[in-house]
This record gives sequence, C-alpha cells and structure tokens, in this order.
Amino acid sequence: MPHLPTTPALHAELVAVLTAVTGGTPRVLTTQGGEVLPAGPFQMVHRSLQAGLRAWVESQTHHALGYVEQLYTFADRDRDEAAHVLSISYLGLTREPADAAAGTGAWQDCYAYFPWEDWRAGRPELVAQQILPQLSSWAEEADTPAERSLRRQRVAAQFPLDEALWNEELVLQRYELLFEAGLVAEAGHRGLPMRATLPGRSMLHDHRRILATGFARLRAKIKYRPVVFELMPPEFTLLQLQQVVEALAGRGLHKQNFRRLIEQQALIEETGAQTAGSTGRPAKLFRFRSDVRLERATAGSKLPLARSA
Amino acid sequence: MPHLPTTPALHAELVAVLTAVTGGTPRVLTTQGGEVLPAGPFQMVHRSLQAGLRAWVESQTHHALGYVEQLYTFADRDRDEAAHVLSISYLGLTREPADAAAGTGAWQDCYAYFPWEDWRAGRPELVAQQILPQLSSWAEEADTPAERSLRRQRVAAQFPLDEALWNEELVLQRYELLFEAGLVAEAGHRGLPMRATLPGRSMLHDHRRILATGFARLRAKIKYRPVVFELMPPEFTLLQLQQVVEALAGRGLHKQNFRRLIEQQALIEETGAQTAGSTGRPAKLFRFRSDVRLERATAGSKLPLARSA
DNA sequence: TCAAAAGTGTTATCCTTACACCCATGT
DNA sequence: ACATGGGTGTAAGGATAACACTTTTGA
Repeated sequence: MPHLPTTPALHAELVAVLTAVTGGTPRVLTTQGGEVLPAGPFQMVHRSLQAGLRAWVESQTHHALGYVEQLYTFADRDRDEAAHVLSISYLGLTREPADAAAGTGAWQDCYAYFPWEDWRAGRPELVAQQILPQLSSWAEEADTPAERSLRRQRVAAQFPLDEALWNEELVLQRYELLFEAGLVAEAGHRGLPMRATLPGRSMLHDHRRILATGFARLRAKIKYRPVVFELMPPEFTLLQLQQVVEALAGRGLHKQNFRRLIEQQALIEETGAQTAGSTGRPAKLFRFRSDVRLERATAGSKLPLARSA
Repeated sequence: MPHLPTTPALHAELVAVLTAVTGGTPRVLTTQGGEVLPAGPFQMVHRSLQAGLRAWVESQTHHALGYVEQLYTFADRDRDEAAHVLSISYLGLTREPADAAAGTGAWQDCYAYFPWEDWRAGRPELVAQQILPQLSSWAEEADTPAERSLRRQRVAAQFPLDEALWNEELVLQRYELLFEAGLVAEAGHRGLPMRATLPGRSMLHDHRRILATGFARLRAKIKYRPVVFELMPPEFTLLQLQQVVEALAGRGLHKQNFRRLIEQQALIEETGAQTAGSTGRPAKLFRFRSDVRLERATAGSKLPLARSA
C-alpha cells in the first residue's frame, strides 16, 4: 500500500559528511563553529538524491565533489516533537580548497571529535587512563550477570587490551558504546545518566553520530575500493599517499609493504617528474591512472594491514 | 540550515526486502501477485526507523524478524510528478512460515526476477545465448570511442567470459547495465529504447532495483558476518547450511573446505543429535552458538570461496 | 658526515584452494 | 553391492607480514 500520506507534516534534509585530508589530518566540513554538519532542505528538483546533494554541496563550497555515497537515513524524533524530520546523510570526498574563505563552513580535525580513534602514535593515553577504567566500572554495574558479561564482551572487542587487536573500522560502535556508558556529552542531552565527560568535541543533534558513521564507512572503504585518490592532489609521492591513508586509518603502516602493494596493483603510474627542495632523497611523482577511474564501479584495491615499527 | 520545510507535500514509505531460503531457493516476500515489494507508510511512532519497520513487518507477516538492516533511500520522482515520495528500503532475514496462508503476501523465487544470477549449475544458457550478444551490440553502437570502450569494460567485468571471474556480488550493477541497455521491461516504462526483453519477471516502480540492492547486499554480507544463521532452522546439518549459502551466492561451493572453515570458526556447536530416515549416512545436527549471537555486532565470519567440482 | 627519506631484496608464515581417500547408512 | 551423503588428512600455491640492507639528497 504505497502513496499513503503520513499524518503530520514531514520534512527531509540532506546532511553531508564532507571529508578531506590536509597536512596529515583528516578534516570534515562543519558550520556553526564546528557544532553541526552542513545540512540543507531536500528538494525534488534533481533526478536523484545523489545528484541533488552533489549540486547543493558544490554550490555551497565552490569546489568539485569527487566521490559521493549515501550513508544512512535517520528519523530523529527528539528535536521537535511536532515536526518530523528525516535526515538523509551522505559521505563525500574532496580536497580542502586552498582559499579557505570560500564557502560558509570551516574544516575541523576529525580527531577533535574522536580523540580515541587516533592510534598513529600508539595507543592514546586517553584510552588506558580514562576510557577503559570508566567502561569497566560501567560494565560491572549492570543489573544482571548476562548483561554484565555482554558489556564486558563489547568493551573487550572494541577497546582491546592488545594493540594488535585494535579494529579501526568500529568507529560507530565505539561512539555508541561511549554514549550508552554516559561518557560523551550528547548522552546527557538525551537524558542518560552521565558518568564523566571524555575529551573530544561534541555536536548538536545526532551529528556526531552521523560523523562517526561516515568515518567508519570511509575507513572500511579505503581497504577495498580505490577511493583514496579522490582525496589526493593530481600528483603525489608514495609517502604522501601513505600519510593520507594513515591519517584516515588512524594508525601507522609498514612503509615497504605499502609501497609494494600499491605499485603492484597498477592503480597509479609515474608522471616522470620528481619532488625537489624537500629534505631527503627526491621521490618520484605518481598520478592515479585515469583509465582505472572509468572502471571504478567494480575495480577493487587493497591496502596492506601491516603495522609500522 | 536545518528544519526548512520542503515545498510540496512530502511522503515517505518503508519498503522491505524480506528474504528466506526454503527448499534450496532464496525467496522474497511480495504482494500484488509478485509485482511489488511489501511497503507501508512511514509513521513516527517508534524510537527509530528500524524499530518501526520491525514492528510493521511482524504485524503483517505474524512471524519474527531476525536480522534487519537499512539498504538505501530512494527519491522516486516519476510515479506521480506532483507527490514526492521517499522510499526507505530495508533488508530483513527470516524463515518462511510453515502456514503459508499467514500474512498477505506471497514468497517468490528470487531467481524468477534475476534468472542470470543463478550459476549453481554452471553458467546459465541465457547469458551466452542472449545477454552477451545483446550487450555486445549495445556496446558497439555507442556514439564515441570512449563510451564504446567504457561499455565494453563494464560488460566484461560484470558478465565475464571466464566463469572463474564471475563476481556474484554485482547483482545491482548487472541489473542497471541491463536496464541501460534496454533489456529489462522497466527500462521501457521509463522511456528508454528497448532492445529486447530478457526472461525474468519485472516489478512495478523501481522495486526490482530495490530487490537487486538487497540481494547484492546479502550476498556480500554473508561472506564476513554470521547472518546466514538468521535464515536457518534452530538445528541443521552442515549440508543444509551449505545449501542455503549456495542458494544465496548462486553458485556451488567446495564441500570439504566449506565444512572445515565453518567448523574452525566456532560459530556453531553440535547438538548431539543426528538426522535419521534420509538417504545416506546420518549427519550430525548443529546449532548456532547463542553466545556468538550476543557479540554479533562485531563478530566476523568467513565463507570459503572455493568452487565445487 | 649525518639525518631523512627513497628504494630493493629475501624470507617466514598463514590462509586458501585443491586433491585423495575412507566411513556409515538405506535400497 | 552400490549410491548417497558424511567426514578426515594433507599438500601446493599465493598473499601478507616481517626483516635487513642500499641509495640519494639537503643541511
């Protein structure tokens, strides 16, 4: 039974998780001083939702949008009990424009929102000093033994003691765990009992959750699809490419294996030029193979999981 | 700038791709004689979209819904130019109820809609006899050499000549390719020039595309998450499990390796009982380990890719 | 000369795939 | 006896991960 009207007025908005990597840090476009993600009303003027989002973002940022992918549709009831809002969220990949003044928003460091996700310099102190103790006591105070065991399992799987077991893709699950445990500010706004407030910026509505969804999807995607290149300048060195991947994955990678695996996949080609002026030996410059971009829909790409050092 | 109202009346509906596997064939719940997927109006009475869908489906089918996952949100403009409809689609996994009369719909064989996706008995004749010739001539009649080359690439990647290169996950891409080439009936309804009409049932609106999205997601998911068990009875033999996976994947699997890989992952445990009465040696019965179900959110599972025979 | 980064070569290990074979039951 | 499905062992191959080492530049 399609076409039935819904009872009260229904509104829909598009929410964008727009990501770039600049200077070794993953960034996300925000508005209102970093408190919300860019969002706009949904209008049916375009062929598809995707086309609509692309046009809207490009008009806002004056910058071409490389890759776009739908993330999730949320029905957020608790902003305004009367008005029903559907939020259709998208992940978009770009490069941060040189003229930072263009557009209305500001690019923020993703790890400002999720400080516990950056393991590039080893396990963050925050995890051992605050998160694990808090989560442990949260787990122990569960009402039933079954719930207690379940909580312990979740904590151990998402914040493992052994650094080698860290799974960087679980960004959303970890945020939701910290939310449930009353460790992020948004939990208090929803009426949950707060245990403590971890460092890390919060956002309005459920935007930090949407950001976590996008970040998680991106971390998963770079492992099997050649989407990193949407974040790279036209020409780049292998080290630059590795640093972008590391910035996203939030951990260091083994240099030699990274290079080998990238090169043997034939996704990139040498431009013939080299870097100059920097310290160290000059590096060859590469570009993404344009013919691969065509078959992008099905082309795979692998990234080495080997850790550095 | 959130909260802005959209111009005309906006409606939203939930669309469900409800899947079960019965008697070696994957099935999907449909209404109106198999022409549409079950769909209902969206109402904000529940905590979340997911909870709403679950309650609605269970009230319709009188059957518990195991696993639910959001698929995609479509903005379908061409049904009724005035009314704007958002379709939020979900994938749900169940078991087909024994009393087939319960509920309003009918369970259809998924391969009735996508006959080219069933490779369990080797490459379907349909592919070599109709699809490949039609797609080839479609590719050759492109306007520019670049477009021609791109089309050839897509055809080769999605319907490879070498059976070993067949990628069962590309259900959606293949449907969209056949759509573009004017080989499925829905293309004609949208005004595209038809080249021929392949065997395979069509659906109203874009429901066959939604079904393809769900089928593709399911084929991808069973490889790394233990969701197959949502489709199994409480107790099952390893052969039954393999046949369910084969029904979904659309191809045969190597028996010995399948068994080994499943058993070594410790996702299942013996019940102690055995089958009786059937031909051949009695088989041990297994059940899904309930403690794994708890950690399902992060638990992985692997399926062997090795082909049979 | 040293630090920093680019590169090359080789080896160990694990997982997947493939192949060969034996066991238990009903007709 | 034989067909059917259950069940075990082991070897080959490829991909990943780990380690050691050389080369080229700027300060």
